[in-house]
Amino acid sequence: MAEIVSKATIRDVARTAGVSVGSVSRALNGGKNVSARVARDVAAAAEKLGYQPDFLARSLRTRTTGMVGCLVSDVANPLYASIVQAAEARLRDAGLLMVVANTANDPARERAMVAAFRSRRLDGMLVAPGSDENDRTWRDLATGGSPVVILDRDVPPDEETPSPAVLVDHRDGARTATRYLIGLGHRRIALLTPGARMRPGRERIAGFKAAFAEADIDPAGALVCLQESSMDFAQGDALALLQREQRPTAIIALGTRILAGALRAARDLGLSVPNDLSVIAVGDTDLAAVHSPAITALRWSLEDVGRAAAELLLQRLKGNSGEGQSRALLPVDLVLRDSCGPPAVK
Amino acid sequence: MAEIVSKATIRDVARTAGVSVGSVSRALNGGKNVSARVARDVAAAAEKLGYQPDFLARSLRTRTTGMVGCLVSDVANPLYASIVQAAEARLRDAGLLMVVANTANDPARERAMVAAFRSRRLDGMLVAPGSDENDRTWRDLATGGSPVVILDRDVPPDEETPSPAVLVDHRDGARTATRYLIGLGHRRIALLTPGARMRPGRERIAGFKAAFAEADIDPAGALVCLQESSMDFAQGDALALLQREQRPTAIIALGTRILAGALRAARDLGLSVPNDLSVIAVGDTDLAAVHSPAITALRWSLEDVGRAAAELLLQRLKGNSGEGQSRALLPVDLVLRDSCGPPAVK
DNA sequence: GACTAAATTGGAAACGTTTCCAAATTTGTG
DNA sequence: CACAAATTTGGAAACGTTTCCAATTTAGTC
Repeated sequence: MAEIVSKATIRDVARTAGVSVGSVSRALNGGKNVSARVARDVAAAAEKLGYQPDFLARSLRTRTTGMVGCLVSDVANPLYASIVQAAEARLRDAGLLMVVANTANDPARERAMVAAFRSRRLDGMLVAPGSDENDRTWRDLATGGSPVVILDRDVPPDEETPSPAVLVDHRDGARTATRYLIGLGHRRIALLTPGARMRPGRERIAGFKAAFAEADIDPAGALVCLQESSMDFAQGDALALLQREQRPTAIIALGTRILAGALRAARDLGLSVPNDLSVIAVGDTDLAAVHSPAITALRWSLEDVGRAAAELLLQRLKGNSGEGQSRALLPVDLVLRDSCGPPAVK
Repeated sequence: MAEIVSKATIRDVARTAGVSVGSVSRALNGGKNVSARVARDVAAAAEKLGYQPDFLARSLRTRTTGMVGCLVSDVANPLYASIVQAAEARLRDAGLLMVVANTANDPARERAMVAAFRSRRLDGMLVAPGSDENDRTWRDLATGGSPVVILDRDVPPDEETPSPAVLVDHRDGARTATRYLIGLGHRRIALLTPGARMRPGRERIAGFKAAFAEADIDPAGALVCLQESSMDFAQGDALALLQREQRPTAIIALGTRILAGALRAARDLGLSVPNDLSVIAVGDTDLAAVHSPAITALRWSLEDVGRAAAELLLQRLKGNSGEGQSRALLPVDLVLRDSCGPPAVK
């Protein structure tokens, strides 16, 4: 006696319970306008048949799928993974499923996935576009109809109804970190960050420079090194940087790969941290926490980003399109550890 | 003149093209049994109206959603993140979307998500059950109808039609690592691993013990330390372990958190790696690669796991249920770095 | 108990596709 | 050119729900 693979339809339940399909639907969903007798019989019949409603059919009729999309460049990037994880947790609690897709920063794929989400009629989406200049993606997002929450990107200023967004205060974080280093006596500091095409990089650079400006220090000491996020490349770059005649006495490095590249380069050159070189990590990864010496780091809560994004989206899905916060700005803290000290050379 | 939010239906296209809806469907999909004239007119009409087919309606009719589920304990865990990423990439290339869900190793949630996937009629799923003993999950998976690919877990032996699985040869990896340490002269080695409830842990322990057995060494020197994957806990555990009177001269530690805990404990006790303590990481994380000294590590390709799983699932979805590989066993390599040496004390 | 209002119910029409079937057209063959 | 075969086409029936509407039952009031 094999298990039936849940072929029971609402019509079967109706027949078994001796009521109409409409009544079954009402009994199972709203529970409103249903007599006790019908409710009981329907419940019994559904139980007996092992009835599982078909979300597809329901979605077709109700125009809502109970699924939201999440579009980032790479879920395996720790900086995204925790965001995705936290967002999924919150959305699941609300009964929603999450569809993820990686864009690998390919604009074409980005737009294709937005279209795919739309075509599947997902109820909404969380998106971190790969580039702020990708106009077509932004246009697609704007003209979609379904709610979109932006993850740490600046939405173009000309949007008529700007999407809600969760932003991280990278500018303040970078300024704090730079201030701290300047306070220790550093005058030549390198900021290692991937391109300024996206908000986080732009904001960090702005904060970095602001700290120099407000300290009234020679701004030539603010070395902005743009680079891709590949570890080997970062290492080569960092090597070149640290071999300059006027090498920086401190480095602010993003994430895991670039930080790792910088640390390796320092090690290869025999520079000790923090004596010869101070290091601050942007993003509090396992690597920063566990490295010897432990790396002072800028930390913000990825979980909060994911949670806030999910919350904003849920709010929109509930129809509160106008009211409520539509921008969240999350703080960045400087976690002091053992990788910074006064510069050795004057 | 606002953009129409893609409200055009197949009926609109049919009207515009002056043909029947059936012809439109044929023209847009198969292209088979369609005259050149109709094909041209339909394409033109679809283009003009910006027609986007509704996957929901299509799914309802065709009984296939073009979506697959992915169920792991935590997508933010680097050991899963890359798997998910790679699987998504392969599935997307095949035109499928991926729904992810985290179970947090909660059996109830695990089963709920499997049910949710089923109810949404996802075409198939990739699953890493949280525990091999979770019979009810396994039963749910088996009686589902849609194809399931298991990620690095042993499927119960009593399955009539066992699901395909992607397995990693952790046993061989652990044996190789242990052999290597024994070859260096170590006789007391600790294996730090989370519980043996799941295949990877079980296999590693087996390989670990096998190496001792084949070397004909006192098996009492094989110290298996089960622990949860929390860093702090691991650190405390590692401290206790390294303070025993007969402390191990080498440690094999899983992942990022446990490895980090072990390294910190060693540092706190003033033990230098590799002089006082040899360390092998299980899983080649950023931490292992970048640590000073760089940590010798067991490496397997998470990307291959994800890719192979997606491949297996696609194969099943194409209907090749019988033929073809249904088990993939991926190799584990030992990456030699600077964290191992002969034991100091004899 | 009659009448009105409210609540419940059954039946059918959507939702937007794909696919079946029969009718109509084109193609092929002697 | 007639006839059969093959191809193309339109119309309608699914797919499994929810929801509208009218019909019916129940409750409420004088």
